[in-house]
Amino acid sequence: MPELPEVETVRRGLNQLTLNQTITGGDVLLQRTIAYPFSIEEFIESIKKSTIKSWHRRGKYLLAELSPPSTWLGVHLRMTGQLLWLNRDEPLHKHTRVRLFFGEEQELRFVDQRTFGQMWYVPPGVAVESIITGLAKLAVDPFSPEFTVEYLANKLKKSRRPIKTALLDQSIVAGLGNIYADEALFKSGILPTTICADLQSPQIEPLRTAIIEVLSASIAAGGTTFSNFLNVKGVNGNYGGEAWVYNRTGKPCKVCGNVIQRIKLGGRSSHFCSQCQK
DNA sequence: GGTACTACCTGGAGGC
DNA sequence: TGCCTCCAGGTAGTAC
Repeated sequence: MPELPEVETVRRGLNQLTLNQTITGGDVLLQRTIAYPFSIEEFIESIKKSTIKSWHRRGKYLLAELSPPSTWLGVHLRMTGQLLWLNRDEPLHKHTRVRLFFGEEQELRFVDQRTFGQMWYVPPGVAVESIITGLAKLAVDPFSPEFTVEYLANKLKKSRRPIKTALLDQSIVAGLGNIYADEALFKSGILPTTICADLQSPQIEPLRTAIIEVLSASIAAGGTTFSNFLNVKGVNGNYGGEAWVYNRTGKPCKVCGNVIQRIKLGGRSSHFCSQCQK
């Protein structure tokens, strides 16, 4: 599942491969992948002749800054989306949803098994947040200076939700998903069921540090291999072997040997060690 | 406003 | 072997 490290890995790859490349055409194989504009013909016509100036990331959203100025291409990979930089003669995968052509030889291909991924074209003179509405609700990025202990404490102090549920809320921490929320809670020794308002002040700083550390480690390794994540060159990440608790139900804790447990919180699986996390 | 729940969707795993 | 059911999960929408 692409979370912040995977999206960041994709962004870096795209910045290496696609800058100053001009979109010469495209093909939309699944209409609902295009969230805006509502007509796929308008999407293709709008984006044609655009040049990619740079790729940015906000939470799990990828934003391509285009030329003509003030136009943007937004991409969210959701659960199974992949952006692949390929030769145009590469055989089409059955889950190919959108193709953006760059001349006669190259294309940026959006492959998405579960079809949750989306793309937006933001026309000139329109606020990006008004088209990609999810951006308006995004919290600060974990790597930004604003992600302080005080910020996190303020966000959590009044909530009666379990901390795991809160960490998945993109209006509290942008970019965190199920995998890294479990890992960060393990590293900070906090049970996922702990009610946010019941967290003690000394627990907030280790939690903030753990969030940054697990995300940084995964980015450094090129993203996780827990799922079918591939970078833009189609290469799998390297982080999978280092998971402390995620997807290790029934296996011994790497620290104390206690059995890793799995429960459901907010409809999502949570993995934890009841010995190491209190 | 805060929280919980559901739908969206496909393919793999497991049970029979 | 084939069919069926369950599960995975990010986000938006809805209900309370």
